[in-house]
Amino acid sequence: MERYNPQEIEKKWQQIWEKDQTFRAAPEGKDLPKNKKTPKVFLAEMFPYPSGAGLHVGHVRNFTIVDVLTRFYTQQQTNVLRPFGYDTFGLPAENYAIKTGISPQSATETNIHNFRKQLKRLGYAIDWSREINTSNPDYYRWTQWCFLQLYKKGLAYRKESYQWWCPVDQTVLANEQVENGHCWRCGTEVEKKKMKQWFFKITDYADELLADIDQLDWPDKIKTMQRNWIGRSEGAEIDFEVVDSKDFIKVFTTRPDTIFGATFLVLAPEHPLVSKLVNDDTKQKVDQYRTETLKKSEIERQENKEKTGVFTGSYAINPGTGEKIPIWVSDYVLMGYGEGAIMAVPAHDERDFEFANKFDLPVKQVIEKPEGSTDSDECYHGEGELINSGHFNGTRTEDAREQIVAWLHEQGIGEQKVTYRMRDWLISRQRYWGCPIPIAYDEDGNEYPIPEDQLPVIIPEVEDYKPDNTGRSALAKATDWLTFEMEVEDKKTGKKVKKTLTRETDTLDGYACSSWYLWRYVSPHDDKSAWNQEAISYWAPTDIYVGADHAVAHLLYIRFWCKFFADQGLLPFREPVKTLLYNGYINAPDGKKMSKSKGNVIDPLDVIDQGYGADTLRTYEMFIGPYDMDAAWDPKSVGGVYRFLNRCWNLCFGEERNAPSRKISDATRSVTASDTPVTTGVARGVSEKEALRLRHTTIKRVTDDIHRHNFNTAVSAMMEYVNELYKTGAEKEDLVTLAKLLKPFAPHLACEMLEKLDSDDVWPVWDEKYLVADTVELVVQVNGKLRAKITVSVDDLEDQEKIEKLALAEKNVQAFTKDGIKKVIYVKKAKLLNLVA
RNA sequence: GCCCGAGUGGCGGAAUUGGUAUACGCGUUCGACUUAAAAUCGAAUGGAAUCUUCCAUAUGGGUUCAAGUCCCAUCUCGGGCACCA
Repeated sequence: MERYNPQEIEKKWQQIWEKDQTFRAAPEGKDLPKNKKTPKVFLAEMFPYPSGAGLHVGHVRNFTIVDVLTRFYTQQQTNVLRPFGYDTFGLPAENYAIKTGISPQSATETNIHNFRKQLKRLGYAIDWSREINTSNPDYYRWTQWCFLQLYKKGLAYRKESYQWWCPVDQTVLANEQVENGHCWRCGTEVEKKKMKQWFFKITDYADELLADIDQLDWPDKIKTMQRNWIGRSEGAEIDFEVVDSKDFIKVFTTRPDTIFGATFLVLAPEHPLVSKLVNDDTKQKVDQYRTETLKKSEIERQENKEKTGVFTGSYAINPGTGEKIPIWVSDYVLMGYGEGAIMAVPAHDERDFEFANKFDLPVKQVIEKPEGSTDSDECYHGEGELINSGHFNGTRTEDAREQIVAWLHEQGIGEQKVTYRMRDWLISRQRYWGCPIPIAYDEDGNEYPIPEDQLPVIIPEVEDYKPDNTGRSALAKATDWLTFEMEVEDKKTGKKVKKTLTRETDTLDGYACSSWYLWRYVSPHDDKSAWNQEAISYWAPTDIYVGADHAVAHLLYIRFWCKFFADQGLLPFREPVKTLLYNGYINAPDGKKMSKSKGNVIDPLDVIDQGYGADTLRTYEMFIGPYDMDAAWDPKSVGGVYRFLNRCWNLCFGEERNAPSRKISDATRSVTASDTPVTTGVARGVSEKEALRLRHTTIKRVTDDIHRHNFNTAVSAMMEYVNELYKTGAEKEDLVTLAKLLKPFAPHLACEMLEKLDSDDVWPVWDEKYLVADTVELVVQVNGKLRAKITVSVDDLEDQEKIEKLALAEKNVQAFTKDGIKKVIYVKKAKLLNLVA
């Protein structure tokens, strides 16, 4: 008998798939073979950054989930689109270029080549005719086009502001890319730097992005994170008049009901009015405070939570009480949120209370603390009845919120307001290896978008990839590229004139490139549009999207672009991803994160080359545990999965004279020793009905498990099937069924089996009538405790009286029901009888 | 601090709506084959007691005929947010 040799059969089938282009999707459902049904499924993994290190086991888990589903739906005769691409812009390639002088273009090409080779060795059912690469000019041409659409609608704009700056990577970062005050890439502590930067106005869609979360079939974890990130607060905007001035200070508060308790105002250090509020006595101190705060890193601000601040010397009028209250400056108020100014109500807000304590400012209770509240006496932040609040005394705080805003509104100094924690998306990057922003400037700094027919703005080759010392990327060194002549409309005269312009040297955040790639997949070679309308309405939105990262950033941006392009009439849907699967990480055997420095990295290609093969690797990673949980690599368990596949092989390829087939004679058949393959132990024979039941139960279990994404238990079910077949012997139909069920997980082995069995791969369907056994084991409990198991025929399940009689005939049941039976509970569905004694 | 998850054998983990806890795999032990080992095949494997019972799903309560599953409290671990007014 031939032995299971993964090396040989995997190579064989990979060559066949390559030659036949097996996994090409039928374009827009056209040219579909007649036997193919019409439904489509569009699946994708989050495309990888092709690093020089090649695939790691985490990729394999992610891609195999998509592959199992791809093959499963394909076998179910669905028209499936499963493309692949590479997210190739980014710092690693650029840093590598700075170090070695090898261009990012060429390093990327090498890495993609390597990735593609490795992906093919894993036997993935990828439609290779749709491979995309974000740094290919044919692709980024359309990224630039997307930018221009946003620009035309005023959703891409430039503004000067303080931004997170990573001093090591020499670039600004989006809020989403700063983790605990550190750069998400290199871990360096970030700084604030004032710069003129490009933004996308994602905040225009804040409301819809929040509201539509409810309808997403996404993990709750991600949905909650997105809700928190958007951070909607309802409240009011209130104007406070500055004493002896015509200025008003706008504040945002979620608690307008506490306005009578506002005993001072606090402005953020960056607030534009601060310089007008100071006087000769306070100016120096305030200026000093402002400079110090700006220098302070975010880490320092977090570590030192003790309140700091200075008095401006000015006062405002509390519109509730009419009293004069002091205006302070403190860094606990953030310029980027609300109005950058607050009314401080120390009696009912812990932060304000702390500040008031430190600087000896008045504290005024305006809510009566209800009895039994565990809050401190001095600072109660719950609901209650208003006191010291003029004619609002006695009103419940919940009601007062609206009433007080209405009252302020009548006076023209207050209104309802919704504020979001989310800020606009900062997209400028001072880097070379990114998508150039298609904008140029004249000598006065006026912006000119590059016309769409002149795209792409190609990334020029340079000698030296280091950013220059002015904070500009290496693009600034490509002088031939940097300045050019273009016919533009003169801003004053409106006439067409030729002008010498300077290109923008910032490139787009890589997340911009990945915000639309799912739509490029539907028509990757279209040179007339970013995506073809007919193709997009057939394939998109993406039905199942699988990844393990980017809970807010990428998954929020892609939703934003989807809504924007839907508004432009370019997409016929408003959410890009129907179902999101968020898979867990694979850790080293010691449970720690795999990392090169710890030397605990498992290389998937090593696992294949050790002799296990791709099928074992794939099946193991599906068997390792629930797909959405982190898991630790266990080399011993890999061996267990290999043994399982070996047993599948042996069932099918056992020598002819020893083939594991049962004699089909009558209801109960036995297999004689000479019929039994050496490798499969002693077959003990089984009735035809039991054999059918086993087969159909397994089909149901595996099918349901894949639908529920319980890949680990799907593999278990197949293992049980094989174990059973080893005992009972297998008919050809069992082997065909096994091979079909196995194909999504171990496609090479399954194809080899199907070829030998001369079968197609159409996904099997179970028949309910075969799921029922002749006899079932019925559980007899007394007071909920298992006391006996009786075997009864299925027909008898209908006859409760008979069942009770049978149960009471059991010695053990009698022993526990000596004092009589008070109540009988019979659950037919659970095959359970509970006697209450 | 606030908001989510999760705690089941020696280990990874099963248990679809409350209904036989511990499927499947690893490990361990025994047996078969073998001169021997590996591989393979078969059997056993929660703990105690010993022939049929008791105790076990982080801990303590509760609801129920029946709880890993539902409710309350506590502990531990993981994740997210973190001066967002």
